[in-house]
Amino acid sequence: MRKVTINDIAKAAGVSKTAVSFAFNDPSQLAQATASHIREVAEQMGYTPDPVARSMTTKRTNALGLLLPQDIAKVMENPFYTEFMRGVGKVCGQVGRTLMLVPPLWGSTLEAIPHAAVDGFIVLGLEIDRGEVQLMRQRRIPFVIVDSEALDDMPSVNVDDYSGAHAIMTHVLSKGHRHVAVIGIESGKTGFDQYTGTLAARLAGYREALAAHHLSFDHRNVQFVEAPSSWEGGQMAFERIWSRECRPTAIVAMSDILAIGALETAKAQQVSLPEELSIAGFDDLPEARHIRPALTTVRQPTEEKGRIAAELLMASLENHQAVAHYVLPTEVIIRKSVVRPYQDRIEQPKQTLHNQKVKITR
Amino acid sequence: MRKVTINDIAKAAGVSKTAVSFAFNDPSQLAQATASHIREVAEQMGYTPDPVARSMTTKRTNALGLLLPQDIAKVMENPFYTEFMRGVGKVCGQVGRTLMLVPPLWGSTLEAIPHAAVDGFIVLGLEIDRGEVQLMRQRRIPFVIVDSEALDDMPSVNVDDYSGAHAIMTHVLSKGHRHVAVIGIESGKTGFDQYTGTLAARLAGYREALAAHHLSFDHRNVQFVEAPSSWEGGQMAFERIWSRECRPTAIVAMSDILAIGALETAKAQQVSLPEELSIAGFDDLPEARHIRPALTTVRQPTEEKGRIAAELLMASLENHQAVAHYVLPTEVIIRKSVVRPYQDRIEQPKQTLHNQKVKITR
DNA sequence: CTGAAAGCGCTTACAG
DNA sequence: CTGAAAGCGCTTACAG
Repeated sequence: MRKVTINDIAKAAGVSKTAVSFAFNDPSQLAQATASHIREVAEQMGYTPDPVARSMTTKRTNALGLLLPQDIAKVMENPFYTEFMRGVGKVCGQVGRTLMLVPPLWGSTLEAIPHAAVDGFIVLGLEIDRGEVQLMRQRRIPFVIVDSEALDDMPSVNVDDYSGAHAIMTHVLSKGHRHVAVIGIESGKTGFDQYTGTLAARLAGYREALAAHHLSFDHRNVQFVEAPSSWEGGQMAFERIWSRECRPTAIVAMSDILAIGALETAKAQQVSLPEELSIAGFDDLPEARHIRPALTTVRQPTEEKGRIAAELLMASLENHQAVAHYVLPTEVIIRKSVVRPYQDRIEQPKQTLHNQKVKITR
Repeated sequence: MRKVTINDIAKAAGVSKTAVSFAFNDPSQLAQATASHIREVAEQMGYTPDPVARSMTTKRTNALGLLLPQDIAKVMENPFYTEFMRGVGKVCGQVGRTLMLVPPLWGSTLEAIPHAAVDGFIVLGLEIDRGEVQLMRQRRIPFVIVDSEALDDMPSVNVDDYSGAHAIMTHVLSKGHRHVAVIGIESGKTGFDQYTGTLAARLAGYREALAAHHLSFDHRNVQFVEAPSSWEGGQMAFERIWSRECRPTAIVAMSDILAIGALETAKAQQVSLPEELSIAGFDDLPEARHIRPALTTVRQPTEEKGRIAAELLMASLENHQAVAHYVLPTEVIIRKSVVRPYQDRIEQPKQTLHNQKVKITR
């Protein structure tokens, strides 16, 4: 019992394949009676056009691809991605498209791209200097770049990482911290001096803010450790930081998930937070509000980022012009995890706070 | 400048299409020199086999479909789904498949199925008595049913919902509660007496536990309200419950996300938890531990469920026999959100606790 | 309003 | 080891 095809229906209904095709795709081309007769026969025989055969001729799959920097399992652990996907999903629903999650295939993003049958890609958080972009161009598959440095001729959405990073580091320093550790997101590259895109922008923000207080990553009071952007990464990073002789009074993490991993590990080790150690993040995940102490961090409009990325992709699917670049704003969110360092408190109990232009929430 | 196809490469390399195809899919069929020559030419011209054309002949898309009961945006909001997807994603990574998220198309799951080019579906939380199953069978597309009543001849994975529900309700009642509200998950059906599958099993568990204390859904002390399984659903349900004249001392929600919505709304309205109102959930989402008071709930192995579902689907893709049915265990997790009712406490301060066989965690 | 035919870009027996 | 040819199941000018 083989699958029923358009030929079977054509025969059974006593019409041509063309007519059957029209009955499904453009009934107005047919007499009412013909169309409904065909649909009846199809219904009865359980026929429905084969999606891949259809894609073959129409050159469209009806699927949007989300090109991921990591395995699906890892991605789904990270609230940043799920929030991003909410935005993408919203658009998918509106335009009636399906979302294909495309992780590296056998460890290679480059492999994954040509194997995925999608109309276009949202490229998320990839270091795009390698062959991916070239490959997608050659294959003529539309894409939009998110959280990476895009060339002028490709649509992109980014966030004002520099300002966000600058502002949060400034906030930390203004509290009086002079021993700080930065947890960087591990990139594929050799070291943090090789950062590009988002990571480079955040790092530059931190660096400038430090410089304003005569500090730098070369300074012995400033520590930099790298870790994969995950809860476990935060844990590892904290442990590395805390095992050093000279412990910092504040940790600034490049992502909330890192900050949260570090914070919870610190708590589990009886470090009293935030008195003994201040921690700041980046992203403002939903959990940042719920954790105790509530996390002081930088908000970026993650869901909106997803929404805009999907809209940009749809736009480039529909007409092949008009390349837009979005840079979305960030905002420091002050909660409870960053306070004046303990030492400082005792010595200078009356020192007035610097006046920061930041929004205060609970 | 059209897309480069296998023909272009064949010509450029001076070989047949067959040879080009082999160079990519089975180089052992070719002389080494031929194969590498072809690959070089392909590389140079930026050729890579078209995935949909390939699917056309191989009858395989390399994508697993996840058939969703709601929009992607809604699904990604619900930690239950993301946890499930972690399990699925793990398997996808191992077998080198892609994951296609397939929400209802224009509101219809039935529409969505034939439009998705996937090798098979994981059908999640659908009321499967409608045409979906029939449709997938006709189209000969493999599937596995999760969280629904499956027929004997289709692979399925479920959880022991009945026991979990029975145990948590028994726990609540054993604390002395006699005024309880149940928040049900809104199904498409008319009322909760129409529940099937997971929902029916949970309801039956609650019902039996109530019966053991001479209570039932007809009893005026037992209230049942339905809401969509989301934070907002929990909020709505709480408001409805709390606006009644006779307020319950405990709420038992059919999912954690409902419980959390209700709990946070109650807190926002200055209801003092858990003294004034006990709340229990179902699922044991990660956030259940973090919320205050920490949520007493039923744990189900959600990620494992996803993993098993994906493995079952892979199995049925690889050989078309062997239908397995999994029923995974549940477990009551006692935290802080269910306590003896206030009233009761004052009147009978010394009453001993019932001895429950349950695991206690923080 | 309807149908015969070409074509989408591959893979895969089959023959040599 | 290599190639000519059929076929996968549709859609879409084109002709009538």
